Amino acid sequence: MTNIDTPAKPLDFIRQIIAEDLKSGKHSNIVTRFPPEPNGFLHIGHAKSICLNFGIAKENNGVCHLRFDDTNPGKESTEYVDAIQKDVRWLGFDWGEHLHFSSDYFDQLHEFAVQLIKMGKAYVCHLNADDMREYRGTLTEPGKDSPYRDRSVEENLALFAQMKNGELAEGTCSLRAKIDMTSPNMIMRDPAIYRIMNKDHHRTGDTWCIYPMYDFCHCLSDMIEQITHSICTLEFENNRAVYDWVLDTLATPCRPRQYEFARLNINFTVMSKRKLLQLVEENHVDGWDDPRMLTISGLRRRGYTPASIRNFCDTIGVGKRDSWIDMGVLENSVRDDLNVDAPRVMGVLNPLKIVITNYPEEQEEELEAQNHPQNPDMAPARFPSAGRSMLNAPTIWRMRRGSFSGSPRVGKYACATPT
RNA sequence: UGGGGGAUGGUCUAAUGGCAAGACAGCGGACUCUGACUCCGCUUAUCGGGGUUCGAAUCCCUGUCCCCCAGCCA
Repeated sequence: MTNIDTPAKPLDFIRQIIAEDLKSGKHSNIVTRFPPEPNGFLHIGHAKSICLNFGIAKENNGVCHLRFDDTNPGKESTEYVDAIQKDVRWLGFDWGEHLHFSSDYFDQLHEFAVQLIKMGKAYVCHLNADDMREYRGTLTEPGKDSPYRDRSVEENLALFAQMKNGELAEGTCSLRAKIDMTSPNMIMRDPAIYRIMNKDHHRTGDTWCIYPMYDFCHCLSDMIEQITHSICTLEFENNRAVYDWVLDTLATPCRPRQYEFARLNINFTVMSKRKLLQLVEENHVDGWDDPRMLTISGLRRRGYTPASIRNFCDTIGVGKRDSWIDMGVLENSVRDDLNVDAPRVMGVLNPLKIVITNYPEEQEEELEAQNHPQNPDMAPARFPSAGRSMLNAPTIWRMRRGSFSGSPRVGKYACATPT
């Protein structure tokens, strides 16, 4: 039931698009996905994406898939797969039956690649990495067609089969989409869609020695899973052209759309997986869950609650402009959440022994104080008091300097009886 | 420089041609046996220049600045 006095929170631009798609009948059910590559632990930036994707699904009675984008066996491992699942669950989200892996689709992806070759829309290119870069041109100069661009369908089919069968060495060639080497969008200059990698995959073992590239794999995985709204970060805006090209060229029955939002940045901290990995590998930190890092596991170890992280993601919003959030906003979200029901504890950080001379020498009593100003139901705090006690040193110092406002009150000082 | 995006207080986000709003930070005050919390009050913004309009953050033109793309990474 909606309270008429409290207008609903305005929808961000992605939720607006989804609301319109629902209203127009373009979609009747919403399917999103969170697609991490299992090459590291999740961090607070991923939490933003998780809250967005799972949140949207939940709000619209849809589903959100957890899909591991595992197309680069050189960097991925099951350790990360497990850690990521644990963190998403801990954050409070559930993918139900929809735990997927891009590697589940390797057969279908291979079929689509063959189909592209048969359509004359993909070719095996023997340019090495350096030459390919040379041929690609620059931001201001168009690229040149690869000398292998016009190979026959039969030749391409045979060559691609050789790639698949492990008859060609890593790096000797790649399968490329035949798009447009003069496109002003660099990504459209015949992007590689399959490369040879003689590496065991954490799930498929040594079944494959060719692996699909992101631009080819992601859109088709979305299509296979019937994703309606494929939400990613801004740096993939240029890639959307390839995303659309692949699905349009293959004329797939399902047509997901990609939307991009600004990734989360937090001042004075590192967020990139590459840098976090470096901190871990070079032992600058205690591991992925070092509380000094903004990984989900680090935040958990530091005492953050799932609700505080969800509230934080809700607070910062979703937009398209590059933004840098103050660390204080994150910290505020835990304090806010913890303040509600966290029991209070008294401690003396810099104890200074004192003797209260007009207090009976042997007397000792237990004082009681309200534990929570806004929650009187919470059990009261009890602490001992005696003639010989501990005072918090900075308190004394401040008292001497007279920086306390008003006159000192008995209860103002943190006291503790030495044992 | 070609292309793709973006510009609202110190920071983030609203306002979708009709009173520039909220959160965080900051400042002042109240309350306090947590310098916390809570409460009250305050400061601070539409990138610049033109135009359309009764009316522009919003629409048009123009300029400036910022981000992304030249991996067989994602």
